[in-house]
Amino acid sequence: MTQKKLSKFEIKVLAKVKKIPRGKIRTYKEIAIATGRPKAARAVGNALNKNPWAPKVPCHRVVKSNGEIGGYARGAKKKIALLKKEGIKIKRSKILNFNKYLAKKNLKFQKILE
DNA sequence: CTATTGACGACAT
DNA sequence: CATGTCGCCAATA
Repeated sequence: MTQKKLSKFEIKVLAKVKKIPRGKIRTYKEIAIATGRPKAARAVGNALNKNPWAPKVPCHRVVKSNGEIGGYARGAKKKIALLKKEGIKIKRSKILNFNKYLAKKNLKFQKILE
């Protein structure tokens, strides 16, 4: 299936993810908010799963909002390995100091992360 | 158009 | 803290 054009939504998502600097992470939710659909975290993950520009986008830097790693097209283990390699500390599939990586804005449920 | 699905989120128990 | 349930969104069949 030659898909030359991507949906507007996918373009946005991939663009955001592509900008994530090395050693930093973002949540699906944050990306969803950045794309203008705060509740479309699922759709964000969906877009990344298709992963049109595979190596161009650091998809492994996108994680769940509860501190878990989430999924990865090539296996969650691979994702964890990559993150650790970038200096992210992970314990039992959970990100340590996860709170620290979050944008301090719009986190009303930050208490669950303490 | 409807139904199904999926790298998710939030809340209840 | 673990599990279950519902909700939300976009892509695909």
